Amino acid sequence: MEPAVLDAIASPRRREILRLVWKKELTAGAIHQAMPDVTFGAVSLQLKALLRAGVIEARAEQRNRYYKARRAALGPMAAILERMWDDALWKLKLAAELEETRRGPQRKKHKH
Amino acid sequence: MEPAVLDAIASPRRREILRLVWKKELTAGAIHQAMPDVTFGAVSLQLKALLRAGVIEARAEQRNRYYKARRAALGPMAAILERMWDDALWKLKLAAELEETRRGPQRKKHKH
DNA sequence: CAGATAGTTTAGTTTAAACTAAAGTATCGG
DNA sequence: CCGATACTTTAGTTTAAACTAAACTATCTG
Repeated sequence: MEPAVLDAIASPRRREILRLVWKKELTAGAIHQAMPDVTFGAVSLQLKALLRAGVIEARAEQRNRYYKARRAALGPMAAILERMWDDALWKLKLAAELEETRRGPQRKKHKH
Repeated sequence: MEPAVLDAIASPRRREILRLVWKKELTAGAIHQAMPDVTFGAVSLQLKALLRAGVIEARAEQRNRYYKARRAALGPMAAILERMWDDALWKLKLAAELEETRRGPQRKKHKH
């Protein structure tokens, strides 16, 4: 496992993308449709970041670009992520986390 | 493993602190001495973040505060971190990463 | 109790990550 | 070759993380 993997999975957004392409490959457009709160450009940049880290790979076919996880590159981290996603408790927490991000991440911490 | 663990280990600085208190407990001061490029306050804030995430614990003794890793809270992540730190290649990469942070993290990415 | 030591907290600043809008590239269908 | 589709890239903005300086709390020492 490369050091860059930890950086790649540090962001909830990138973890969500990774989850989407975990077992089936998806086009950039399909990934974007699954996260309608951000622009296509933003998704594309995160895909680029994931590619740089080596945790996903891309395949061009006609006008589309298909992305899928490179589970081998994640090494033992793959099992941790899978357990996270399968765990019901995790599912709830992830949902809350994403909901919060959508509505206003600025109220997340800090009371000052 | 709690979701907060991934956030906690996302930062190289926090990973370094975690490594320092991995097998022996250290005072806040000793941890700060090991990272002379930042202020004591900055270290204290990161310790607080690690505490909130539950990955370290603190013990007060006289004027000192002793910190140590809560390896159990890290679950399978503990093994990954240990392998990282034992791996010679990782050691080199970590050194480069820290060196870069010390000298000027602003030149890390982006070419524009 | 005064001063020193050990650490935390606060308020404000700097840096970096994530994002948007818009321009750019490539491929296809007519 | 034109317009549509699918996506990437760029330039600039917003948001959040990390940091600093300084004030603060607590404990010990004479």
